[in-house]
Amino acid sequence: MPEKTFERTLVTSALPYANGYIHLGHIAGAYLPADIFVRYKRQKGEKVLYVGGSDEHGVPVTLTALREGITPKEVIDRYHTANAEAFKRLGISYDIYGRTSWPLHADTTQAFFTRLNDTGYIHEDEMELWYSEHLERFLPDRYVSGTCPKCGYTGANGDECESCGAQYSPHDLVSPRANIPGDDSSPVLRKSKHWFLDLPKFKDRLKAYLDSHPEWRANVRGIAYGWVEDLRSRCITRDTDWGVTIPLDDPEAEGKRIYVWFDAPIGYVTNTRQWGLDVKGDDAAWEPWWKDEATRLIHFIGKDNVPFHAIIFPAVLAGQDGFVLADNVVGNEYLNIFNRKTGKEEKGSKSKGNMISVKWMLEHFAPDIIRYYLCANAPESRDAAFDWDDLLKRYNGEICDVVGNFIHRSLTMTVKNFDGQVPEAGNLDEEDRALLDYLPTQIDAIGGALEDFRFRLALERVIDLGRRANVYFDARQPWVTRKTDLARTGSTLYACCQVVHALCHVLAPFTPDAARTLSAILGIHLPEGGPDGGVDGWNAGKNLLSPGAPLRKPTVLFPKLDKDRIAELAEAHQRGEAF
RNA sequence: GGCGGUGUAGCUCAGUUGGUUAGAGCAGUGGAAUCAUAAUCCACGUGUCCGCGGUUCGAGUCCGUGCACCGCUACCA
Repeated sequence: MPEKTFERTLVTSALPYANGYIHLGHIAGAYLPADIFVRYKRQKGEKVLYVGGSDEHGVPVTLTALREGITPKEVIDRYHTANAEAFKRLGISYDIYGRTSWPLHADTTQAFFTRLNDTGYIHEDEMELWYSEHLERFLPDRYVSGTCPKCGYTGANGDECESCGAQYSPHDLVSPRANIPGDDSSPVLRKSKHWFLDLPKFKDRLKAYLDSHPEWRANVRGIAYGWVEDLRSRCITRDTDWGVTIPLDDPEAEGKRIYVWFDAPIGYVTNTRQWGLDVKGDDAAWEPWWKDEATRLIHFIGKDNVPFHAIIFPAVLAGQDGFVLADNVVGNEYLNIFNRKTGKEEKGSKSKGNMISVKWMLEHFAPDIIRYYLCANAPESRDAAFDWDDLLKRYNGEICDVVGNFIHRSLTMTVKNFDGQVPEAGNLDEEDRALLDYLPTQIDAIGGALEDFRFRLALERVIDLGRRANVYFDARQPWVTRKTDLARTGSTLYACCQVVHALCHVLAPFTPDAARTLSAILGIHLPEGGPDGGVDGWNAGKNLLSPGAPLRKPTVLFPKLDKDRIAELAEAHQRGEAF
């Protein structure tokens, strides 16, 4: 199969649900990897657009509003604003961060729905659902609890028992109770008409689609293949008043809305449309990003999201007119939390109080620190755990001591001994050349890992570059030759400056603040890139600084973390103050 | 129960299409160095590659099977 060539890359990160604050698990899974990838692509000068936004519909938002005595709109405004701010401060560099509550989104969603309906991919059916006569509203299964018909567990959900794992029809649940704010009445089953997406009709196309992507991660492929073998029609409407209205003339459609999971991924399209209007002033600017075969669409998600991005949304897109399907769905595992008291990893949960919000983290750490640790410890192929000691050890021991210190010792010595300029290369011997030859090789190795979505490995290779450079520095002993052979010292530091220059480029996707500071010290320009592309500022890292180029006095790029301070924060975290 | 992922050194991980004595970092021990953010460098590894069985001249890698952990199981978003 010939390698497909693409002209532009459209990257999405899962839309976080605007019913809570984003936490570190979200970042490590769906946002930071996407941002690193996007920054890398931009730096290469490729055309890349990064789209995200808040997912703002669905019943849980209405229940939060009910609980707090405010409107759903107030709920989503609060979380949308806070999350957009957290992303921005962390340097998650969206080209647009949209909202599914935008009127434009109703238009996109309805167009998708109508097209599927007109082409026979949507059918009606009647369902029996729990209904609270007390609140005069339908209740999703998760908001009805009762006694499990199999094991007698009293905290069972409407259709599933958490205790024994049994699944059953709502009819079988014993003593059902509503489980939402202000209502613990006994719900009754009531019939309601709904609309279903006919997934089985897409089976062959989905199968062929999955077959054409053997390069996807094992976890994503495994989950997707599990689904495609057993596709069922899926209900895409709900009994609620909070969501996109159903574009049908049926009176039964009133009081119902399109299911949040149907409209959320469509938000990627809406937000691309809005980006075109805002940035290009062109209501057709979005189309190439979704309809040109030469567009490479990539979704970054957590593993819980795989069925929606590898099966359901591709089906929805396949049912449209000429939309591209994702070329890759990058699904991460989960970031757990290491509990220092018990010595065990546990799932982050609000009730345990062990979550760490991005907002709290940013109050205590520079974005580069958070980005470094979450990438170095990303849950790419298995669950990982956030651990304070590990954060301290890895950030201090790797990026500070190995990379940061190499940069600092090189630049300090150069500035002091060579009048603030890159020294003359002089007579380079085999050892110098070996180091200089290694640079483009390693830059390619880092870029290759990024192209393969292996962000941990890519970052490790950055650190390896620092390690290799420290070995060189120690072997050449410029602090000794300085007193005996200034030309030799110049050659050594010339080579070291080239390493620093390469590091500046390869650090940029991971730790953009440090890279920016370093580029100013080196007097170089790291191109921003963007949707229109630009010059290749990634491979420019392979170029060499010219002798005589001025250098500014270096500053510490990665200040070390204080052990006692980390211990204090870990304590605060343990007390549940980190969310 | 069904399905999927993961399992390599004390810890975190890398191991391309099967190919010599299975690697790196961290931690530990000893040493060197003093340019640098007390940062660096060198030396030191008897690992049931989770177990069992199979294919093969050859298996960490492929196949089967069992175990452990994690997740999903369609109305959680």
